[in-house]
Amino acid sequence: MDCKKEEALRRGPWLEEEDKRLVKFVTLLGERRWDSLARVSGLKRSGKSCRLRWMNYLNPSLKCGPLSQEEEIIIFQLHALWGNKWSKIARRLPGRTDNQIKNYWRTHLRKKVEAQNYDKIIDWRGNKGEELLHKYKETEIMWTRMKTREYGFDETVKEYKQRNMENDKETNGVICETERFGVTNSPYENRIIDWISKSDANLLEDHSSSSTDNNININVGSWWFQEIMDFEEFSCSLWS
DNA sequence: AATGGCCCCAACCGCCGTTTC
DNA sequence: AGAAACGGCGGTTGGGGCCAT
Repeated sequence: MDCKKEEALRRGPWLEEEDKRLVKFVTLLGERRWDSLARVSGLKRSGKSCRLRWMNYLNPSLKCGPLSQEEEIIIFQLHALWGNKWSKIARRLPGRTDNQIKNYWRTHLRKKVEAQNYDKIIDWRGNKGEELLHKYKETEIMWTRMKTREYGFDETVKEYKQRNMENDKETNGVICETERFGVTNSPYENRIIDWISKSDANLLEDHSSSSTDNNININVGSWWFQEIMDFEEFSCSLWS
């Protein structure tokens, strides 16, 4: 009996056809009742497997591309604060998954942490830090809205484009289509990338003169980071 | 060209808290 | 109220790709 059951369920890498089918049924039925969805869809996968595939790969609100230095710093800080609370950290990085952050930590950041202590300092005080905090908050609000049921994804992207056209000609058009879904880079990513490129190019280096190319120094007690912490209550509904 | 080691990340596993019936 | 189903989370694994030898 169990053997039959196991035989019936596929494992391992997902095929393109399976992905398409999963997307179709999630669109139809929503992101819930994964076991039922798996059964109804005819996918020979467990509900858990379907959920994982959607959450970590197919969900159109996920960001593609490598983590930015800014995101890396946030991961550093939050990990110092919360430890291996990957999903909690992921909620602070819209468009990134817990799995993604966990993998990134294990393969990139852990070594850096092992190589040095957290008490080395990037000093974010001054206008640059303030600007960063502002951008962080702004984009987070945006993503909170994107995840809110009352806004359709497409509609919100339009809104985002319009915002950019009005507010910042240079950030307009940073929309990048993915192959499958016609999705954008997240506003968060685009804005941070844009901001970094437009800001003093050496901001990070300036404030971490003691760091090497391979090591980023972090001040866990940065004032702006504390503000982000205070801001948590307000933005905790990011994914809800 | 072959191969061994390493890195990266998608996918799985097992546990536990929450929801549903 | 309690059992079963479901969903979320953190840890682990396996395989593909890259690179040095």
